[in-house]
Amino acid sequence: MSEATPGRARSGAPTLQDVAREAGVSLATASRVLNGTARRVAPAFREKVEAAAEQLGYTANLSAQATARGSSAIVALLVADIADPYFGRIAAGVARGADEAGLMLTIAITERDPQREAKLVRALRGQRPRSVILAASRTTGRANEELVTELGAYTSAGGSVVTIGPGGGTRSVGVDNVGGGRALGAALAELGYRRAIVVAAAEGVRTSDDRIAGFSEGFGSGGGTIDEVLRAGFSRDAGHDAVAAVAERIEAGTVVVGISDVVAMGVMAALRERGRTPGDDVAVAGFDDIPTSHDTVPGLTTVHVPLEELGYRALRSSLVVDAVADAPLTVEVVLRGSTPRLG
Amino acid sequence: MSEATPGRARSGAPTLQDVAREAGVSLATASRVLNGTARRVAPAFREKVEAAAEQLGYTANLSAQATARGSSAIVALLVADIADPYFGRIAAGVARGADEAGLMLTIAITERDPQREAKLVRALRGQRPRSVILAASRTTGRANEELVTELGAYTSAGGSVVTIGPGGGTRSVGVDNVGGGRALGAALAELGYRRAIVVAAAEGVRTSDDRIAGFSEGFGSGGGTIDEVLRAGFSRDAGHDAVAAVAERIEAGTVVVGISDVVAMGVMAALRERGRTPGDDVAVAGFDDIPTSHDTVPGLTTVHVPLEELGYRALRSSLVVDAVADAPLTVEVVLRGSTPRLG
DNA sequence: TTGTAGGCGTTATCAA
DNA sequence: TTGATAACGCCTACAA
Repeated sequence: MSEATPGRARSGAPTLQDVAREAGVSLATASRVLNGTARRVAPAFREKVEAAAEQLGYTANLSAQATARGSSAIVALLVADIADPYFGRIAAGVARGADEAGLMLTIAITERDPQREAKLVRALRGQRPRSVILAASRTTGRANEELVTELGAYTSAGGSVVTIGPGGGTRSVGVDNVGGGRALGAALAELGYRRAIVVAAAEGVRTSDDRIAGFSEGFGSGGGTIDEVLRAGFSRDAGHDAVAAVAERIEAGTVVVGISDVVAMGVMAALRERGRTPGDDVAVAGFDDIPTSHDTVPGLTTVHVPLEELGYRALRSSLVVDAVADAPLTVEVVLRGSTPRLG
Repeated sequence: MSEATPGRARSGAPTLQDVAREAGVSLATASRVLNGTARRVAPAFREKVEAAAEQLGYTANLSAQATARGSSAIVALLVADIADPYFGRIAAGVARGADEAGLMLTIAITERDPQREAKLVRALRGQRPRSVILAASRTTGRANEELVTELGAYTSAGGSVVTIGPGGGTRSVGVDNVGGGRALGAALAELGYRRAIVVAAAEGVRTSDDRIAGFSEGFGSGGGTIDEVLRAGFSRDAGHDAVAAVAERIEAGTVVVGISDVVAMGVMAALRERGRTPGDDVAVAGFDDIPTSHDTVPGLTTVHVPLEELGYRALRSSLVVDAVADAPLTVEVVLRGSTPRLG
């Protein structure tokens, strides 16, 4: 009556012990055939162990494995908003890379809150992930010292950090935002545009700043000038609200440039609500080339950014020891109906 | 010379031992103040421990914690494609719920491959997550027995599974696809439409089947008939390609219903390429109400599905023991420009 | 080739 | 209230 429960009514998943017992071998042998690197197990034993594992539905306890090995098979990804197609596609690339490398992916959402960002990195650290990938747009300046501290603690404990976009101090993979902005500016100037309104994120957000800087340069040397830089954010609603206020006084022949396609979508919606017709009496351009930009009517002129590839590269880069600084991914302008040739 | 390395040049993150030593207390005490539930530690000791932890940048090793406690603070999410806004929004809801509950979220991508699905559940099991949430559209029938086996092994080991959508055997949260389809059908019939072409997924995919069944019922009792059901899939390209082949012979006054908004976007693109104008000489409707449907021109008539809420509820439901079967979330028809009143 | 045993970082039981 | 100490599930010298 006081015997241990036989079989595995014991609750919880079967352990390596269970498998070993079932197969009639030692723990070590079972470990070797199931999870070990050593090939040195007699076929007969090997088979018995495999059969037992199969029959019990055994799966190695990764937590136990991690504590024993001293390293986990996890990578962590931090994104601002997983519902945003921008981050969704990056995440897809990261996930693909993780899968290829046989790693689990844990994900955390910052909701664009720098406070949360630091907190989440700390929480993530608890998993002792092989690497963490930061895809939440960080600010320069500011008191993101907490973040830096957490990151420092993590890296000095052997962790590897890769930032997507301009990485303040960490390894990073990024796209050539300045170059993309410049190319977009040049292309629009070439189409005949001379005046632009930019709907951007707050000053200090590198991605935004770089795109503006590039655009300003390219547009300027083509003879155009930026009338105004509206400070909004990266969301559809931010773009919408920023433009709603000024829609009426936008002159024909002006191009409104969203800092991202998502923003540009909001811009177009706001313009339409005010009776303007994008691609007709006002031009609109974006940045990123999310799928929607292709399907919308008129098509949105934008700068194609290989987001999935970006995520994939970040993951790969995070797994290698020597920081071979990849060249930033090149981007290219995609002209569509939202910016018809002028005149 | 043979002493243990002093301080913490030891590599790796600081351990609870390090903290305890630094604070001059026992391991047990340090554990109690940092991770334990027990309030019973003298303030003086408590402070010393907290200071030491802070100074060392200590974070509990979740793996070790999990093996010791016998349970992890992880939930796993399985989605078909994280770049798809449909799954992205669900994931956002799940992530929010996980965050609220203080759980880490690990995510895996099935790429719509049933084979992978089973394999991934098995891999996920290794984490011994508190619960796993399935958002990859499962097929009925078919040899998804492997999946069922894995799921069985997981649940019988104490795990909890929640399926989003029709859950074959598992607990599930879902939307009323039949009701939504019915309402959409009725609304279109009321607008004067009498003929419809449905672009759906393969037969056997419950979400698709339910939506079609509901639509057929609602549209039929309004006097309409379904001319044809095209078998495509859930992607934009599937919708595009399916319709591209038949675009020319679609008569005016016909409404093309995509099984999801993403599909409907592809449908509209294909129609345009063939010289048709959605919302003018052909009507289009979708299902889900993703943000794009609102911003596109003409707006896409669709059935609003609260995806984020769905993910959130799935997470919550997965954490509670007694299966209080929530009523399926109600959905509602949103009429937009893509289906103008006929005649 | 196989098994024994000690260790990984925590938790939790039980004395003190 | 505090501190040894035995688990937890697994890996890996080391010995057999």
